[in-house]
Amino acid sequence: MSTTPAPRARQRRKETRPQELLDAALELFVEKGFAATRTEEVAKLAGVSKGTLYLYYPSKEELFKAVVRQKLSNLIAEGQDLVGHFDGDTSSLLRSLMQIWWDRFGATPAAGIHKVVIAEVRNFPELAQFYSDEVIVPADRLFSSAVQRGIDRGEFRELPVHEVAHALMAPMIFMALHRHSFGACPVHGMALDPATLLRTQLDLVLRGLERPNP
Amino acid sequence: MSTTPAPRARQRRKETRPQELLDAALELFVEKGFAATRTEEVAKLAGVSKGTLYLYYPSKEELFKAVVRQKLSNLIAEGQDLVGHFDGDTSSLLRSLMQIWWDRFGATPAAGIHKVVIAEVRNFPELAQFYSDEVIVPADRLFSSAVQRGIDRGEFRELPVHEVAHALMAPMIFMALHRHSFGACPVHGMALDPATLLRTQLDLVLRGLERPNP
DNA sequence: TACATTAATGACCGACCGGTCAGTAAACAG
DNA sequence: CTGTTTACTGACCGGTCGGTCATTAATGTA
Repeated sequence: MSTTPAPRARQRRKETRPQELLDAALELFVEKGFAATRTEEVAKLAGVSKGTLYLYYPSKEELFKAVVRQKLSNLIAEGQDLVGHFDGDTSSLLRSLMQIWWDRFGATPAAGIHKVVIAEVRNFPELAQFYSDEVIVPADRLFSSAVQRGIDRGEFRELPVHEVAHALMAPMIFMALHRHSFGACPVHGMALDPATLLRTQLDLVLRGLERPNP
Repeated sequence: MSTTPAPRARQRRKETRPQELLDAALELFVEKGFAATRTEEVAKLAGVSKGTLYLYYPSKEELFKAVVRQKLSNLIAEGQDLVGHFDGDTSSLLRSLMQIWWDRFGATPAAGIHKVVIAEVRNFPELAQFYSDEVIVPADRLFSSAVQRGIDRGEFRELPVHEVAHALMAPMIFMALHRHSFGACPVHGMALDPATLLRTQLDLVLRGLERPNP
């Protein structure tokens, strides 16, 4: 599976441990969820013992937060940059944004984090505020600002901005959620094709956004 | 909270137990998830002891399946009826379908079940096939058949049917998921208004579906 | 009232897991 | 080579939970 050069003996590698633990944690959290992931399993996947994990992260919950910060928060900031500097019509901006978002987030394990949070935030209330501040609010701001740009420039009809942003994103996120749940099970249900959905979704919504008469 | 007439002593009520257990189970599964819900808590909420629960349902997993069957499967059959007998243009059909779906499913605890399944199906593989057969496939068939009707009657453009159905439903389901996760936490994030989202969503997608020239 | 049937109970069992800490050994200094 | 530091280990603790079963009591029958 992994490309470990198979060093057998006990090793001291203080610098690389945190990243290895983060990668292992992401994989297992996405697969099993937060509560169902055992810390010992994360440690094992990272090639250390359970005690070592607690040397680098004070608790399971802080480990999870560290995963969110590293894998999600950075990404959103990049997107906000794109919106700020883009020049061209807003339909193109939204097409770029959606495509980038899918490639860098939807199609990666990072999207699985959202599944975990939705599922378990009620059992771990401290995570709610953290994730809202760190991910949900910034992401909503990102897509809403792009839609607002289209309205301000007279390209789009005047519609409720947040709701349009939601209508744009939700089908893609929802598909990502399913890929991380049913998608990983041997169930013969119709799996949607991401490329087709993205195209259809942009086709539908962008046409719906256009002003009536040119 | 509940309207229990407070009968104190131990009671024998064989007929009413199953429904009371199902209602209690729904509430707790949606709040806490499948794995995190303790069977003793379900029993307590239903006003019986843990042993009694196991008298009526052989395992936690079977209890969950019973909840799904009672709260979801029936609903979908009704919707399929509506599509079969509707007469009028397909835009109106989709508006009715979406409104009914929201009132009877999205706005009720039943929608929370989907959150639970998405989150935990990988840990309980047996549930995957069950839920796919019982809910996902029938629901997809329901909405896809409505979209197909619009295309067949020349009201809609020819677009990939499943993807359009997905684009229609996903924003509503996704909002429902959030209402059952963050919506229950005291987080000051922007909560979308269901009525506004439903209107915007129909406005956007139905316009996107229209044929180009009238 | 005496007895049989069965709905309901809750103490108990075995397995599991987050977090701890006394001990081990790898690196390094002198 | 000796002593010191510290990254690392894993047995252990306290607490949790799904499921069981011997016991209890409500109801039916005569």
